[in-house]
Amino acid sequence: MSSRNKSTPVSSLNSDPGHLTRLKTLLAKIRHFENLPSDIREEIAVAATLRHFDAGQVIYLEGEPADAVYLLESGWVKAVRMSREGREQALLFLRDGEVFGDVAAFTGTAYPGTAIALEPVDVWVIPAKNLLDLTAQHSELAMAFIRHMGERVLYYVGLVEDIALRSVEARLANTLLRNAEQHDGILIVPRRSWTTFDEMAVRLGTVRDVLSRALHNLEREKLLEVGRHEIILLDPTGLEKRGSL
Amino acid sequence: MSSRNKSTPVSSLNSDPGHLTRLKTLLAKIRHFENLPSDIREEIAVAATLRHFDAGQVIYLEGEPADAVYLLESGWVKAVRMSREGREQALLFLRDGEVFGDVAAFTGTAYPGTAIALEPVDVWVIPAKNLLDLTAQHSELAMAFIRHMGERVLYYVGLVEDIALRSVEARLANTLLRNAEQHDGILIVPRRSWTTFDEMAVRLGTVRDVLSRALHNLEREKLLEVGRHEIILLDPTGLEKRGSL
DNA sequence: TATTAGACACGACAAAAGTCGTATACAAAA
DNA sequence: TTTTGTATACGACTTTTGTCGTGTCTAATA
Repeated sequence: MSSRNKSTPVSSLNSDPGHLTRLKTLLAKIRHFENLPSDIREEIAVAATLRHFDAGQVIYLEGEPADAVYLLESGWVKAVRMSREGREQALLFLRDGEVFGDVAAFTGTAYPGTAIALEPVDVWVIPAKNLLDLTAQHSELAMAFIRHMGERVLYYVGLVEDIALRSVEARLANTLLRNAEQHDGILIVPRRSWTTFDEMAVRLGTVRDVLSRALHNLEREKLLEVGRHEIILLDPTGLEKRGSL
Repeated sequence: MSSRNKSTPVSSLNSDPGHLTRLKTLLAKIRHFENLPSDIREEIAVAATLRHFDAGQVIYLEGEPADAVYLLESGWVKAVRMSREGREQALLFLRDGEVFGDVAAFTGTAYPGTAIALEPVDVWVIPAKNLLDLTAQHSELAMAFIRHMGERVLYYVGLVEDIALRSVEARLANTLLRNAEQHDGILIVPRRSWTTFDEMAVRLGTVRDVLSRALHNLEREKLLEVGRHEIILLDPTGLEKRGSL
């Protein structure tokens, strides 16, 4: 599935006025970067290039030198780590308005995981060199990245706790609750085309069979209902209880 | 064991000249902070207070608002996360020259884990407010923290991979190799007074019994030898093989 | 020297997670 | 409509991890 064909450079004409305003608009929607002064946003914008990736394409590979930082404009991306035996562990699921690739760029190392587009995706690519310079110059930008990376650390601490201390069932219950949306008063987790059991298993750090069992256990106990296009959370309170086991 | 008695404020006379040079010397030894200009180091130093903790004392608790950042001058500290059932997962083991508590201070949240002194410890305490101000003012300091937090993220990614994808035996082999020291041409992992099987188990995210089994398996296969005061790695190459299983 | 608390060994067992083979259902493509 | 590939179901089984009870050793202390 995951191929590494060349992505389509949609817009590399950095001076194009539409390009600039489009990226500045995106920056205004990104957590920690919303309040950057206009001139800094502009400097970022001129360094950035828009690229498109299709579903399944690799944006960057684990181990590659991190020479770019990515701003996700639309679509979902996952970052995964693979073991030698081929098992996958999801590190992050990213949606529009999220930044990735920054950590390795700032530490000057290789990307710690592989980034794969889960669906057609538009990303802005900023060369690491440019971003490092800008960050060293503008303390607002530096503080934004400090906060951003701080949140990443907190997220990973949570992930460690989840994997180390909780059962698959508990992790599943938590993940479902976190991704639920209100629809007509009931909680629903929408299933996108790429939300297969395999992907969900990777997300929880397990394999399909185990995930399937856990899901059907919860279904048997009337805590939820698995549909083809969504998972209906029948008993959020009950699920929350399971989440801490 | 872990009590929360008041720590001894050893030196709070910030203008004491010995105080200043002592902390500036420490800063010069801390990764990412070695090359800070003298005036910045001085500004940090005047805000800092030296404190002492005895073995087992809690430096801060998970969930407490993060209003200070710590620089570890001597001794070992661990940061752990506890589940409701009382199981512990180690997040970090920290030694002299390491910084901790910074992430939560910068994100303005609560500490994600509990910090406990494993032996008598001297730490410099910097109020979060002061450090935040200094970081916003001095881009060198900001970049230092960006790099520091970046390394933390990379560390946690590794920890996630370890816990999710590797067996206890593999994690054990890796941890031993990472903590080994050369003595007379042989690799030895020294056992400090607090390096009990229980602590080692927490470090690997498991329980004593399981750790004990793994250790004796490796011993039976002549890969290592468990002594009272050290673990001798007889076959580093063999251990490395185990480390990826 | 006698006592005691903590660290560790060991075997039996239980539970969770992972593996495998095979069967079925469905959707997209031919 | 038929074909084909992918997603999922399901039961049997293995391995790994976690739990429990009991017993031994040792170092510190009385």
